[in-house]
Order: sequence, then C-alpha cells, then structure tokens
Amino acid sequence: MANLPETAGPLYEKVKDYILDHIGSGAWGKDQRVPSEHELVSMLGVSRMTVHRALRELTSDGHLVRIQGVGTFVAPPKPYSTLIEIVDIASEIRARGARYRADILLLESLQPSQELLAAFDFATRRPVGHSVILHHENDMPVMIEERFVNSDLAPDYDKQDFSAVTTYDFLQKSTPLTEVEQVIAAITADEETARMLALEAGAPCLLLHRRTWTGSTVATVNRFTYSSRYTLGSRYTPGSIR
Amino acid sequence: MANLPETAGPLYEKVKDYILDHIGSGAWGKDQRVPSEHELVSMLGVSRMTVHRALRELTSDGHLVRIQGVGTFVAPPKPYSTLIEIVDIASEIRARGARYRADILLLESLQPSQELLAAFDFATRRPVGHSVILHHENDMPVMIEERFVNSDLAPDYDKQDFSAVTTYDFLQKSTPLTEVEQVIAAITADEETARMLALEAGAPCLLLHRRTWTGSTVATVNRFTYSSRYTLGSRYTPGSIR
DNA sequence: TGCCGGCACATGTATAGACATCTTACTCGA
DNA sequence: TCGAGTAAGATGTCTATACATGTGCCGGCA
Repeated sequence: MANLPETAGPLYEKVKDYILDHIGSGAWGKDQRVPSEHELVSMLGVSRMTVHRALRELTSDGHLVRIQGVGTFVAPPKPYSTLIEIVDIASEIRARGARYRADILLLESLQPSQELLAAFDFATRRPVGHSVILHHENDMPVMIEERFVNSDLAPDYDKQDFSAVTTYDFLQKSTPLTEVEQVIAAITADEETARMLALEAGAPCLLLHRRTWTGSTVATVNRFTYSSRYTLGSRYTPGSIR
Repeated sequence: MANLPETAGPLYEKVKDYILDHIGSGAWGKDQRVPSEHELVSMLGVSRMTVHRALRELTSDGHLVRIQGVGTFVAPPKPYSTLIEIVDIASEIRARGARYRADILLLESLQPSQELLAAFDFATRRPVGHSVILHHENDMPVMIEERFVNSDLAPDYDKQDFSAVTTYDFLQKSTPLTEVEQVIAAITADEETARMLALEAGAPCLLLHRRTWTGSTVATVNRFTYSSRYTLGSRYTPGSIR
C-alpha cells in the first residue's frame, strides 16, 4: 500500500497532496490518466468517498478533468485567470480631473492583422468593422485602441454606432455584455506605436487584449497600448469582511 | 416539511437553491443566521451529508460563512470593486494545474530603495522588514516579490510571520485587510531582474506596485515583476452573480 | 466571587454500502 | 458483416452512522 504524507490535517488533503505530487512528477504516464477511484482506494487504504472528495476538489481547482464513465485525467494547462476590471480609459482620465479627447484615425472595413487573427480565432469570422482611435489626456497621447466587430453580430450595425468613442459606450449600444476575457502583457513599442504615443522606439508599453462576448458572439477585439508614463490605478476596499 | 424545488438535478443543488432563495428574500432574520445542519435535515428530509455538501459549496462560493461550533451565517455583502483583484500568484499558478515554488532570497531589515521611498511615501516611516521572494512555475522563474513592513504596524512581528510565502497568507496573519491600492506599469528589465527571471536585459516586464492598509497603517509594499512570456488574464461573467 | 469542568450543540471528517448514470467493449444473433 | 443487447467499469449521488473538533453556557466548588 502506498504511503500518504504524514502531515497533520484531514485525510482528503493528504490524498490531494499525494495526487498532486504524482501529477508533478509525471508518474502517471503520457496519457495523463489518473488511477480510478477504486484503484486509489486499494492503493491508499481510505474510503471511496474520501478519494472522491479529493478528486472533486482537485477538479474544481483545475488540476484534473473527470469524465463520467471514462476516467480521470490530468488537466491541460490553462491561461491565468486573475480578474482585471474592464478598462474604461475615458472615465479613468476624467476621474483624474484631466481633459480627455479621442481622435478616430481610421474607420472602415478592414482585415485585422495576421497576428490578431491567430491570437483571437477570427479566422472563420469576417470582421465587418475596424477602427483605430487615439486617446489623449491633456492633449498628450495616452492609448491606441483598435476595435473589430464580427460579422455575426447584429446586422443592423452602422458607422454611427461603430464610432462610439469609448469601448464601454460601444458595448452598451450592442447586446448585453455577458463575458469578457482580458490579457495584459508588456511589450516594447514598435516604430509606429512609438510615433503615435510620442515615445522612443523600444520603450516599454502595456498591451491589453480583450475579447467580449455578447450573447454567444465574439463582438470586439481591443488592443490598448499604455505609455509607461501612465499607469492603471486600482483601489479595493473590502470593508465588512469578518 | 418544506418543499424543495422540483427542478431536475442532484439533491444538493436543490438544497443550494432553496438556501439561496431564502438568503435572497431575507427570510432568516437580521442576524443572518442560517438554520443548523440538523434543522435543515428535519426541514428538508434529506441526509445530513447532503445538507453539509450544499452548505460547504455555498461557503466556498462566498454566499455563507461557517464557524465550527457556532453556526452558519449569510456572508456580508461585498463591495463592488472597480479594481484589479489582489494578485495571489500562488493560487494563480496552482489553479492552472502547475507546480508552484517560492524561494526566499533575502529576509532582513533593510531600507527600501530611494525610488520606492519616493513612490510610496515611506520617507517618514521606517520599515522594519524587507523580504525578496522569487516565485516559480514548474521551476521557471515567474515573479520577483519585494515586501516591506512598516514600523508602525503591530510590534509583535517576528521573522516567522514575515517569511509567509504568499502575500495573501502574510496579510491574513496581520490585522484585517481594509484597503489596497495597486498600480500596474510596463518597464524594461534591468540586469539583475533579467538574470533572476531568465530574460535578456532590456526585455519588457510588468511591474505591479501595491500598497495595503491594515487598519490605518501602511503595511506592505510589494513589487511584482512578470516576464513578458507570462500574462495576467481575466474573465468576467456578470451572469453568474446572483 | 471567580474559575473551571462538563454538557449541549454546532460544524468537520471518515466510513460502508447502495444505487444512478455514462461510456466502452464485447458477444451473439440476424 | 453489421447491429442490438449486455456486461464491465468508471464517475456521480445519497444515506446512515460514527467519531472528531470547536464554542458557549451553566452550575458547582474553592
């Protein structure tokens, strides 16, 4: 019989640790199959409910995938999931008491770049609109926003709607917001980005990719670029947590 | 005997719905006490394990608070936060099913750099502790964390507390968390940062400054550095909020 | 008066057993 | 050869029971 860790605490936690250790060491083969509940019961000498609870919690933690009638498998790696609030740059800037302005540089039907096509699964969806907007704070450029709209969105879209300056306004005009996925990263500014944001080429920038689903449809892809001179602030006040 | 919803699905889901409905209607009084497991068993005619599972899942969802030996209570409402969620890198990495490790590189009383002093108003507060922690995902360096503790914090701080590996654990050990302010920016890695994170010097990195107030005191300053190979993603689903 | 032991009651964990549901693979018959 | 039926085995749920652990109260004793 295999040995569980001798640390203190509930049995199911020891079973979880035992399984995590074996996931990490790759001991369960390249098909990533975890022993069945019955096998684990025999191996570890605990009841099936205890094994089941350990497996269930590891599943909800994202370590495992379970398929009824088939078995338990090590879960494939997933993207990060920390919440970052939807960025509304106009509100941000106004809240600082500064003057805000947005210039629409480009507004037409265009194909997004190959890079964005690959990154955001637009290959099978023809975008109907593309806008590039430059946002200013006190007449200093702050952010470039690129926005795409999918062809399977409501067909009554016109350029009037599409030119809504802030993404938040834009989303309000479309179907109700249901889901947002954002990815934030650091990049170095290429020549055009540097020119538009009044930076030197190679300066560090923030990049914010966003996908928004309204209903079941991908509606927009936004690319934000923040100059390193500007920051996104946040303030969190839990208040009444016991 | 009270009636459970007649919808399909597992019993414990019906029990969860039953409890959520009563939370929503405020039926359980202003002290927000939920009936005990034993009472729910009598009321609903299901086994205690089923009631227990429903209560446990509602607790981990944040709807309830349970105190062993005391009882179960409706969780106080949480504030609507416009901000970046507190980053708990260890939970992040574990949620991806990856292996997490943290190495404490330095743990002693030091002055923060002049840059941090200026940025975070430490000039008038002498820090009592300083730690540098390197976080790994699957043995690849992911983040450098620097943590300072202020001298006007509770004086009974010792190195044991201070070496708590994750910031979340650290904050749990101190006074209750009341307010957090975060700033995110893009930087280029200096030589030492690049070496520690296995990057080339000058590579773009994310920088995350955080100030935390516990009570009325500044408690910590954390500097996070994410390699550009890693990203912070976010997924926001308003539909799931009851 | 004050303290402390014990009891009642709350949640937390663990087990054994039963049945339900789902998938896969195999067998047997048309 | 194909297809329906079935058996095996996997996870999912539910119950009854027992014991562990933590909290608060109350009553008796010093």
